[in-house]
Amino acid sequence: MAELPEIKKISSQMKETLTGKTITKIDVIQEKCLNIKVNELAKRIIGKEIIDVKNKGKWILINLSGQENILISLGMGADLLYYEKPDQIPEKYTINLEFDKNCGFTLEFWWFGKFYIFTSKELENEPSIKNIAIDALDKKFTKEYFLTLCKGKRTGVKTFLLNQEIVSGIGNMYIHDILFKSGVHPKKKLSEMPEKSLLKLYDSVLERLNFSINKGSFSMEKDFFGNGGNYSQEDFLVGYRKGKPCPKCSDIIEQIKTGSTSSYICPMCQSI
Amino acid sequence: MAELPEIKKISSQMKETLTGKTITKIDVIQEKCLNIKVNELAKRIIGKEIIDVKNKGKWILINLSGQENILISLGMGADLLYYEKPDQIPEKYTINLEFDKNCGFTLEFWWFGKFYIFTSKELENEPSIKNIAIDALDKKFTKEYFLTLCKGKRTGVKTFLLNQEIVSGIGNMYIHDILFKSGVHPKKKLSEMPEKSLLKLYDSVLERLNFSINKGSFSMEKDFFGNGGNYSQEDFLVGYRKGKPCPKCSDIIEQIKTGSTSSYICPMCQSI
DNA sequence: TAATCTAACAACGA
DNA sequence: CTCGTTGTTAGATT
Repeated sequence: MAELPEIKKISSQMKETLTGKTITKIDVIQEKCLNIKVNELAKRIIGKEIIDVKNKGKWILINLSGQENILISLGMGADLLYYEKPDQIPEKYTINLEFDKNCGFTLEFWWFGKFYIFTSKELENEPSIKNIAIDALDKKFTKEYFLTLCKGKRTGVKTFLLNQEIVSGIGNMYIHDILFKSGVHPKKKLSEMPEKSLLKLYDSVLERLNFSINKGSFSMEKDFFGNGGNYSQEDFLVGYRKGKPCPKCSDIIEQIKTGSTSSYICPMCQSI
Repeated sequence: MAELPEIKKISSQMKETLTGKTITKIDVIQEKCLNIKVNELAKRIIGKEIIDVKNKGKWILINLSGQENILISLGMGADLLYYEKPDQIPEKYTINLEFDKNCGFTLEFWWFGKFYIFTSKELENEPSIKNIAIDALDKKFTKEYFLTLCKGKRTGVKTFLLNQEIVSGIGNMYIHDILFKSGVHPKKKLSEMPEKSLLKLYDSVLERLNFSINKGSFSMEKDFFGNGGNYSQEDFLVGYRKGKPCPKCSDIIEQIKTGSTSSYICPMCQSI
């Protein structure tokens, strides 16, 4: 599933490509992903202009003229693809949104994708996103802010970083290397980490996410133009590398259970 | 979508919650999922009491008083949700069935769901379910029985396990890991598998399904009370993990076409 | 990327 | 070689 590097990439491509365009048509093959009836949806968005596209954690938020907003969740994987001309429209799609000048995008959900509409006022209280924290690449996610988030918390560091209401956008793919890079065990309690260690953790979050972004994000995820990134399997440091040597100390990387998720760690570099 | 772990969970929740309740009203938005006209359906079920709820393969079978039966197929994904009070009724639904005391359930289909009614006599010869085999978690699904099922079959192992007339309840979600765990390629012919390999396959079927059941079934699938289970996306071994390493040998997991469906395999562990 | 049915065709075995 | 059985594939379904 897409984490911050993938979501930031696709939402910024959408912003660049779609801003200023006017919605002329919507075609919905499967209504279950909507929050309202398709004809009401059409009435509310046709003729509206794209003002802005951004991400809210792992959600994509499209702001339209007339105080309307589209909220998209890619669920367990989805293709969100731009087309320049009608003859590029894929054969299969769940939703097709057309703009003036015949371009548009299709959205093909396979599992649990969502395409919601809310007025700007409704959006303020929408449960899906109202408690999502700022994301790890937000300017406001500073060292100082991070330290205040940590203050008084006794939970394990992995649970903490994956909690979307504390900081959003990190998932169980990039977390392994973030923890490895800062030399901390996933089950280490925040309360037992000295400030120096927390600051190193903060740096690792930004470093690992930006490393992927600079590589164009994960290779298996398609962007708005159908391309994968250049962050490949070999770019993981310890993530998914059970049995291989640690890149720092050459000890053997282990896969351990951490609650309901798995974690990949170097047992030498990440003692608890 | 719902396979045995999800179906067993929701049908047992329905049995526990609904037994003894009397149907007072039915509201059908999409008539295509019915086998008879909605007004005839209403005539036949209103006033009837829920006697029992169980699964028949992936189907849910509700036995009513007066020798009537409701047969539900969740198709390719559906929400089947209980509500305690009318103000909890979701905005969008395909069917709403109300009981005395104002509770009820709604059903919303994604693709190809069915809501059929049959008398107990009709049910005996109903093509939809009359040839469905016992399910993979049935006590009678023993090692010995499995070997007799395999005998003389020439088809590919994936086709075989997904054939609901041979053994029911397995679908295209858990199959990936069942085949991986037993080290067999989805296109491997049954006739080319030694008995030892078939026994390993049998064990993998039970192990993977019970693993999910013990975790409360798949997290993205809602149960009768709207809750997901704890079997998350990372609990898949190779399923849906294209591009990630095999948990056994670290080779890269591939997505391949197998007939009209996709399969996720480790090319090293699952040679043909 | 999730399910099932059917029709037409292909392959196999006696 | 022919026939009946079994297996495969593509298309449709809402």
